[in-house]
Amino acid sequence: MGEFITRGYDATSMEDLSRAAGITKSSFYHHFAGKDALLRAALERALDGLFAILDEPAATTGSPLARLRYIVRGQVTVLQHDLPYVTLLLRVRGNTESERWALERRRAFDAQIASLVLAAVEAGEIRAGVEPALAARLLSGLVNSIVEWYRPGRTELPDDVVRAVFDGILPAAG
Amino acid sequence: MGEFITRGYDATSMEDLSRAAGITKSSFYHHFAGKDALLRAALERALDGLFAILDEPAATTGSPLARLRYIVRGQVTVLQHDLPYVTLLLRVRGNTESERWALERRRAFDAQIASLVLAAVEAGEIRAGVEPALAARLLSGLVNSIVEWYRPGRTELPDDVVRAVFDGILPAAG
DNA sequence: GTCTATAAATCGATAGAC
DNA sequence: GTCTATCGATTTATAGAC
Repeated sequence: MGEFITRGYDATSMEDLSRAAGITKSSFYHHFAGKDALLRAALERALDGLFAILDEPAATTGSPLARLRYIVRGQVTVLQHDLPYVTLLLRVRGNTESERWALERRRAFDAQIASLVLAAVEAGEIRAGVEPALAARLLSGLVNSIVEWYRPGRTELPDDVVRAVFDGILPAAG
Repeated sequence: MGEFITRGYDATSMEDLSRAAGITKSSFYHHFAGKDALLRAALERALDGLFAILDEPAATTGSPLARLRYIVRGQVTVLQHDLPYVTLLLRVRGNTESERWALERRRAFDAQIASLVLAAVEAGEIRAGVEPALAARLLSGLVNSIVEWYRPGRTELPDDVVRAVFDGILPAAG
């Protein structure tokens, strides 16, 4: 799994994976159906974690802004907890059926965020400094980019990210 | 080139590239030294474009905040102009010597941004709502994430991004 | 459950005719 | 410059002994 992250899915061979597991390639095939099955399981785990946030009570009740803050915070938490799986999800290009399935579900998740951003703007809770659809994309991009550098132990990260998103990454002093 | 973007570098074969060019694989090798040479040239182009921003007068004179705003704006402009090259750069994992070279130069670029963020905070020009090093990472992540969805034609994007970064992606209303 | 051996396909790259 | 043909290595995956 960690092999997929460091080298990339396509550049990682079953030989690489089995060696990392300390067994031969044949033995490795005894435990896992194949390369795509491994990928599929990892993508499912990441997507299940993300969609679970949307079903929580705090994500379905209250003002659009409060729900949005809760979801962003939860998104960072899932990213922390399932880092390798979410990382893999965010790097999928759509080369196989499993990858295309994951891309579609990811798009559905992002669309829910985008519609919530729009609702918060229309409710007058946040300012529309930039187009709501653009704001939603930049928001998702900022959150997702965390997988590129996060290492376990930074417990205050979710709150910091929420602050950066809603108060400004680099707000003017004064 | 576009093949590397849609399928990923590792999942794209020389056969794929030559077919896209309308010639056989052998003929393709007559024009290009090999797969790594293609990657290397693309990465160089992306990095040259990014580092060129740092050498411009507006990026080396004036207050840290003004320089930072100029660089962020320029970064988005380079990303728009050299989209496939920058996209490739941001997806490199470090599997070959060329990739490791590119990763190192990218880190040097990000480090310059980070030190400028720190200078702006210490000069009292921006607030330190979050740790400056974290703010710099989120800033780079937000900007880089644009390659995931940008399509030509959105000329006002650099200004919008600067606004989102310095005024807040989703600032509170009022 | 682990191994050796190997199949069948594909990979990056080259030889050499035209 | 383009082609057919092919090399040698590597790929995913399987067969079958222990």
